[in-house]
Amino acid sequence: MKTLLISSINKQIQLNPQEEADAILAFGQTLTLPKDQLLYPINGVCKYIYFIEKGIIRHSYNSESGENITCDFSMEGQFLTDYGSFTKNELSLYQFQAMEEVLYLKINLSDLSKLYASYPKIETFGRLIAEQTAQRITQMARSLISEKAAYRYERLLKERPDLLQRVPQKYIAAYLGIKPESLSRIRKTYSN
Amino acid sequence: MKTLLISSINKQIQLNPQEEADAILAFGQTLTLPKDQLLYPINGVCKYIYFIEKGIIRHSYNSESGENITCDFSMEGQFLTDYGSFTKNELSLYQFQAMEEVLYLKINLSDLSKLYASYPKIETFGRLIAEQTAQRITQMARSLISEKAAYRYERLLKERPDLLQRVPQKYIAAYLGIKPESLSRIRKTYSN
DNA sequence: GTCGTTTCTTAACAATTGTCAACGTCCTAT
DNA sequence: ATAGGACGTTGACAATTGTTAAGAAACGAC
Repeated sequence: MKTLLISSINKQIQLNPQEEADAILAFGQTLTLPKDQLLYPINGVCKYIYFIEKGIIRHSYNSESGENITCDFSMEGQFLTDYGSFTKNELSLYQFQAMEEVLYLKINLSDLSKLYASYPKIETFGRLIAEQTAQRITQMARSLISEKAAYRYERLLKERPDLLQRVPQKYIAAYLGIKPESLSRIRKTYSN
Repeated sequence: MKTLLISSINKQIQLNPQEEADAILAFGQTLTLPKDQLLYPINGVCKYIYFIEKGIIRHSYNSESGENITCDFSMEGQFLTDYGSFTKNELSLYQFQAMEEVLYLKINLSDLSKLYASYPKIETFGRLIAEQTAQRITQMARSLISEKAAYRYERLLKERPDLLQRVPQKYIAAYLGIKPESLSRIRKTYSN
């Protein structure tokens, strides 16, 4: 019942009923991704922009040394795509894995382009989402570049306490830029 | 002579002469920022999107411990803003400093909004810029989260060798997430 | 040019994080 | 219920980076 999508969009722009209806139709119907499954296969193209209605998605990539590194989490109310792969139809370097069963909507490039062309307001919305994404990741990079792991963990505890309940700690560790053993050490220190 | 701006825009969308003229007028005339000066004062609002025609701009912010941390560099042909401050008219947490004399153009939110409203193509362009920014910073965060400083330096040498010639090493070090002394060590190892 | 300042390098030592190995716990399939 | 596997914790040691201090080199103002 795409109320979350509609309200997310309406927070940023004023939809009128006609545009609203189109947006909903273009996103299609709600899909389900079982726990641990990927949104699309490894070495596939990210053909959609996704909107998460429920659940948590883990973003990861394979480092040159072969490790799978968790670099972000997205949850209900957020949009999600690999812009590089989506816009240029190239192979995606990222994987998106459900940490819990995920309910989501998706829209492909051709449908989205039509929406953008028909409804300038929706393109404005697309721009705002990209701008906010850029802003969010800038803050993340800022944290990684100058803060210690212990401080990043402390801040995660305050700002997204739910994440620690819903995601295995090994993924949290990678997200913080450290190994699971280091996170254990930090947690130990922090509890004394 | 805004040829760089025009060609940058035309790489992504097809401008027609009318739109082109408007884009140029809205960006106003070329301005100069002397070496070491800031684009806007500390604790000011980032009221413009900037386009760099020539020179290098250093992005930095003040960490909680009071250090000024270099987090990015922008150079000729690139757009530049603090999206958070620009779109919401809030105080900017970032500073933009000229590493060399910089020639640039700028456009404020009200003029840009009018452009977006009048020319959907230009809003498309704005969206593309934001998407590419998001992509670029995502890669930067990826590097910071899982690569060692020595490897990041090695890669910078290959991918942006000019940067090392044009920017003091202490800023390069911060950009790599390490202290100047550590960069010296890495350079020493690397030269043997 | 010289002087004074800033930047870069080097070295010793400290703090942080990584690596490896062992162990306990939890979860799940059977 | 039990066995196997994944996950989290701990400890010893290694590698990396930070901190401090000192000196060398580069740069600007005069």
